[in-house]
Amino acid sequence: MSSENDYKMSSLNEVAKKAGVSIATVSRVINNSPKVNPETRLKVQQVIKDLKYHPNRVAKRLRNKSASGNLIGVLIPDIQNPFYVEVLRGIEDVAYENKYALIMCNFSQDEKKEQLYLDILQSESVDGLIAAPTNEHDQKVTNLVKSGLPIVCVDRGLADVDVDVILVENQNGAYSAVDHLAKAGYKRIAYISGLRQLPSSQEREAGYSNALKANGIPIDRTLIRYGDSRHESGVKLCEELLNLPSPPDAIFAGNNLITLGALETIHKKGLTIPSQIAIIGFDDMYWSISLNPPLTAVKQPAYEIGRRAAEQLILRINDPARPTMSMVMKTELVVRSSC
Amino acid sequence: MSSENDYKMSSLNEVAKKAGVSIATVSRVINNSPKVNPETRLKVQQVIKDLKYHPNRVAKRLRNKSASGNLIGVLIPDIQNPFYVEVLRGIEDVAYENKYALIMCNFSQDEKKEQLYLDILQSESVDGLIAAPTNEHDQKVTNLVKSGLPIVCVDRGLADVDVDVILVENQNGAYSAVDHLAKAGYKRIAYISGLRQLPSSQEREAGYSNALKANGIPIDRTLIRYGDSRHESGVKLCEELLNLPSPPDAIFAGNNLITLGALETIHKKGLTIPSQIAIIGFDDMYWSISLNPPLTAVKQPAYEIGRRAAEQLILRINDPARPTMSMVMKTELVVRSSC
DNA sequence: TATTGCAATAAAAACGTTTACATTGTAAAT
DNA sequence: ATTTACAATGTAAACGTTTTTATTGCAATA
Repeated sequence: MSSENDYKMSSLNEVAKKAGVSIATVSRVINNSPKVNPETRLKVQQVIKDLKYHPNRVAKRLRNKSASGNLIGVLIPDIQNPFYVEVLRGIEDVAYENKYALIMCNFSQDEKKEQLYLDILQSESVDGLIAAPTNEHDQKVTNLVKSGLPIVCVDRGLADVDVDVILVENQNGAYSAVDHLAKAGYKRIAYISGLRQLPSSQEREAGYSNALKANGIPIDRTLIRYGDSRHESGVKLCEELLNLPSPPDAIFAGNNLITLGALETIHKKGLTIPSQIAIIGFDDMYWSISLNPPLTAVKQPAYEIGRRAAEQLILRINDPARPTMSMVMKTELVVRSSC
Repeated sequence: MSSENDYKMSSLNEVAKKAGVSIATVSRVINNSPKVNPETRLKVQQVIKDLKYHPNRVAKRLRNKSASGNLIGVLIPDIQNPFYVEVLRGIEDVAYENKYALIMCNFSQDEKKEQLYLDILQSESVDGLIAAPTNEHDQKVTNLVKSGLPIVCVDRGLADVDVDVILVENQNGAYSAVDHLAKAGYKRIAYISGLRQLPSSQEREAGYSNALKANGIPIDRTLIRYGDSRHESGVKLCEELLNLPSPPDAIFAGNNLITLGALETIHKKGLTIPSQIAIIGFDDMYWSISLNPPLTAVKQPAYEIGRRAAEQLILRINDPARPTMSMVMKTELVVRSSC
């Protein structure tokens, strides 16, 4: 009976009534307004405790139109990708430290879903948004930036508008991987790309091409395959490559999931790594060491990217006029046994 | 100039003014109330399109106190665990199909964080909640259930209250794994458990013990280790086991992350699987086949669990009085090469 | 013709906040 | 003794909805 009521939300009004003051005063106490008698403050605080009062965030947001609603939106392309999970963890830690809640939307590379979620986020009056746009000209996110909503882009930037963005050195990262393969003596190095329209895919391809050139290896376009950044795509494209009349002797995989897909195909074919085929993945996972064989990979500081993005977003929410910033994080080649 | 305005949210009021009707009428049009003149309806709908009006979900929730706010909360213990990521995907798909948005909270097995997030979810007036409580007597979630908020528990139930719950056959799953090891001739089979207070950990231990008994293997309690369900814990406890005077010849790992941790340790020690030590994991991953060696594992239908949970939650939101239900999903032993 | 009934719409209250503005009471200054 | 100033508090409007209740006009009935 009493325990039932424990969780019935009490409002400012009830607190005010019980404390014998007006709701304005209670509000002032809650928001630490200086203009309130210390004695009154104490009394009100006691009642707040007694009633287990928690402010209603919905009412707060409605009133304050995205000021101090303490809610940020996150729009990620694929929650199955461990990279984004790590990014999410970084975001979440910072959000928690700053008492922000997260509303997470996973649009699975589906533009219709992306649009729906952006509408929802907007109509939820989020204070800000961390997003990985589908491409550089993503109109949906671009419009949102133009509307003045604080936004930080991760992993993928926006071309038509000034916006904070946290990126990684995709080109350098890819270069170091492919260069490593070339220096190890591999001649027919394939590249399995994610979605071709993504800036990151293009940059990685550039790094790949440059490394080949620098090592005097001619570029064979049959060895470049474009997929959709997902596991299945890695499985299929790797299969295509291995069935080629003259198959590659090494593979550079464009992301996490592609790498896992490619590995699956290689194992199904019974090939041994790296003697029959070498592989390097873009994006490391903490369990890469437990793969067969331990995977050589380009490591992105995913968790750190998430943290930085969230920190920057909070800065921007608090000061919308501050100059925009673009941050490029370094990658690192982690050499294990797959090449 | 004009593009700036494209995304300025327009309200019911503006639509009403432009259409020359009252806001009540506009609201009726939006909610498909039958009591509105077809002619008026058409006119209003046109204005809605022109103004790109989107209803404000915050106002809606404030007014309707968790009716049709179309927002559900998800409280998960560890987003790094691929199992929960899969569950989340299932939830998300169903939510999307039903036009619900998700507010996702990851409490990282931290009870303080759990409490904070529950408070937030409540004060966000979510329509319902999908949660994996920290233990059977989780007061925080229990209270919330008592308060009448629609809740579905996944992976872990609640003892003191009647609540919908989606579980897996932990005991049978564990039994099948350990029985498989025993039948293969292994004698010293260790169990690395997750958090001991979790019902799932206990059930899996029971399955482990029963399988040993059934195969005439005495239970050696030094071979049972309790950790915290995380990767590091798998690394450390596996190390302890391998350093034992008479180490195990097989390991049954209590979850995903523990398995990966254990694999890491085994590889670091340079032991070969399964000749020197066998391992079976609880919980399969789609890339388990790419591990070294391809992992034998007990597969939980994680995605399906998420789907069922979300479906059940929506049913309950729409009919809070319906009888509660408890659903137990089957597991499946996927035999590969690690034992 | 005066009443009734009904369809279509408008008006207004409510949800729980924040805040600009108005009202008190009291002490200092004239 | 009256004004002034200021601190403390209260009042009320606003945020954008939904919904209950009230109003209108018009056709059908007595």
